[in-house]
Amino acid sequence: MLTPLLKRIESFGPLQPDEKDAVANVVSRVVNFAAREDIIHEGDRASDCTLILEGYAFRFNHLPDGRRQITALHIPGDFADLQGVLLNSITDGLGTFTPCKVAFVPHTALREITKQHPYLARVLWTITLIDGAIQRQWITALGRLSARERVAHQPCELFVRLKAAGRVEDDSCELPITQEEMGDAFGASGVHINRTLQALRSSALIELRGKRLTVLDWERLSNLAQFSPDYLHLGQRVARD
Amino acid sequence: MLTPLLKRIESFGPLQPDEKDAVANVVSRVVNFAAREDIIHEGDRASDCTLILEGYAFRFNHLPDGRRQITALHIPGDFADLQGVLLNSITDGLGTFTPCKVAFVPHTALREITKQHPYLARVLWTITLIDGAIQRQWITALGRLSARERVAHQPCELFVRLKAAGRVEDDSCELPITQEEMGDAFGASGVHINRTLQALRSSALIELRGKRLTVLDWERLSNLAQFSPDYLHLGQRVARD
DNA sequence: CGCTGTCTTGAAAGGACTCAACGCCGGTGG
DNA sequence: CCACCGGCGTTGAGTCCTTTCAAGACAGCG
Repeated sequence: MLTPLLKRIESFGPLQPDEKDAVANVVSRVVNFAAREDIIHEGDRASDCTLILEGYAFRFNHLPDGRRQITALHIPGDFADLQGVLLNSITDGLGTFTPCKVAFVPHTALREITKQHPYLARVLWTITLIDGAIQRQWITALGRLSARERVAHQPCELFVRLKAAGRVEDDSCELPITQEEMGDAFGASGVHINRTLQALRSSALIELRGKRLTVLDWERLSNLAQFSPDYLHLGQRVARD
Repeated sequence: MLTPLLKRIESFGPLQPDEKDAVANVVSRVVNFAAREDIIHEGDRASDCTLILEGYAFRFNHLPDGRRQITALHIPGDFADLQGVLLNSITDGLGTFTPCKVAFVPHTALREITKQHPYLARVLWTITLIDGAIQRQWITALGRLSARERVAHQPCELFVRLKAAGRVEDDSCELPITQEEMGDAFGASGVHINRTLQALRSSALIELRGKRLTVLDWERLSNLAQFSPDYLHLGQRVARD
């Protein structure tokens, strides 16, 4: 089960035979997690990286007093915690929204690969750089957008990412997140998320039925959210020279 | 003038002779910027990385409607925009608070170095990972802390970073930022920053005189801010194996 | 069928923003 | 040397946004 790792890495550009071999030979374990389960606890010293194969996951931070902030949403194909490869301590946790199938790739294996194959090191670094760009956009959204704009923004981002992953059909995608969880992600209370979603629905911007989100008016939605997909760096290639 | 680059990289661990040579041979230009000047504009396609040698700088994002969010503060010794080395487009800008002396290191040189020296690639990747950890903490602060807690949090972070850089004396450090700018950084209006700072001062937590910040009661300040320095990964070393 | 978690709604309180005005200070030019 | 100017910090009042608390409706599941 290493095809996913290979696929993810090759999305940044074709590999040479020896690089391909190296990636293919990385031993990884595939593990299943239930919904609402922690994959990594804050403060853990993990020995493996997590590649999401199936399901929705999220990174989070707890404040000492218990408040929680979700700092990233992860969809299939995402490397969720490359930090551990080089950093001694992990300062945030990783949890699941839905049942998830994840591949654990040992840090030692990734370190070895990057030592032997500079190009592969670049790919992983690039993933981290893109993660950073997305995080800065979240900072901007949290700091400068109103709750209504924020609640519009994150679906925009998720929608584009899912589309790139081929997981959008008829302008609709899965959104298996409770309103309380959205609150933790978008920096608002659950109750306020509820009211805000209602406003977006009654403006005919989105539809939310069961766990499915349908974008009814992309133009007005992305406008309201001041969303532009540049920061996602979709289609980014990694240079060899 | 490449000592700073060498110094920064060696802070993660000693270099081998050939690595040292490689870093030493990187040609970099040193350029001076005035206060409140843009070093990199959003959307630029820069050809060099920026290493801050002297002065305070910040990364920022503008929303289409003009609102601005500051996404990171940079102090001497910081690499401010490693993104450009591998990403095609730069989605945020870099500006100065004070007059700044910066070293521009060509992307091509950094790419070459990382191709030849896997360990150096790791160091740069590590810097990016730490940046990411700091950004996630900002996300948490913006999403879950009240304005008062946030206004306490950022000085905590800055203070610890400056201390690590040897720029704190008698519990006080430079803070050459207007209240309006703090607003853009902490996700609040300038007026509210003013009132909040007054509250912190009248609680005898901090003192703010001219452009100098003095921490009067670290215990209570960091407590209020729910601050813990783990996420800064100070003293992080980079493994060779 | 009953339970539990989630969504929904209302009312009241608190936090943060905007607008506008004023004082202070350093810098500039006369 | 003084008057003026502009940027920054400070204040007040009113409004809007968001939260909290609490209760009820709803739906999925055992």
